[in-house]
Amino acid sequence: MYKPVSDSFFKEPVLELAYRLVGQYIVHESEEGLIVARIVETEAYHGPEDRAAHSFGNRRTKRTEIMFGEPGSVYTYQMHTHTLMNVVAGPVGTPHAVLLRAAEPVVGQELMEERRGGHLKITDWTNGPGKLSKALGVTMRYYGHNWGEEPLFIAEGPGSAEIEAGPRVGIGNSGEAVHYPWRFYEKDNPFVSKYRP
DNA sequence: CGGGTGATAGACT
DNA sequence: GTCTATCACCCGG
Repeated sequence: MYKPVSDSFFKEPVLELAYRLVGQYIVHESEEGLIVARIVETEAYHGPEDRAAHSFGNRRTKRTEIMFGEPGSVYTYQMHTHTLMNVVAGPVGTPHAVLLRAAEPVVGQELMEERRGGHLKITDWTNGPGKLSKALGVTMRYYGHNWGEEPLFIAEGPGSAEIEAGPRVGIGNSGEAVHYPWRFYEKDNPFVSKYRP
């Protein structure tokens, strides 16, 4: 069955962690049933020097607090109707995080379709951060949870044949960081949210 | 009770 | 494929 990765998995530099997360499984043992999805797209957020991060300049509020905490913590935030999932990276005291942007359904597809309201193409279930959270049934109640513990955890997956890096999407055009290749995604995977050359 | 937080769905070309 | 109107929750005071 699916087993959580060890704590040491999260104790990598944020870019390394973002890269290694691609191809791993997100497992959610929800009340309605088991959900497993293979991550195909992530983005690294490099706390203090990254204008796109909520924690830019070490801005520390109750909301961003968790990013200063233990690697492997779950940072969720609410974006209007959508919840976005992040994995906190270390070390403690540095607000780095990895945003999970897209994944490929593996187990629990009927449940995902139901949660997404049906009538959508399968590639539209999880090919974006908000869609992914909704399909998996992840909400703010997982804020501060640990990605190494049930019922929501990262499990070792089959990996990816080929991972590419590119500039991130959906961030304001401010600062050098915009151009950094801090988005990691599986080459030619239809569940990647979009392809930007 | 006001401010902060970008992605989604669907229409259009 | 591209464009854009619309969307609600959490937090701090």
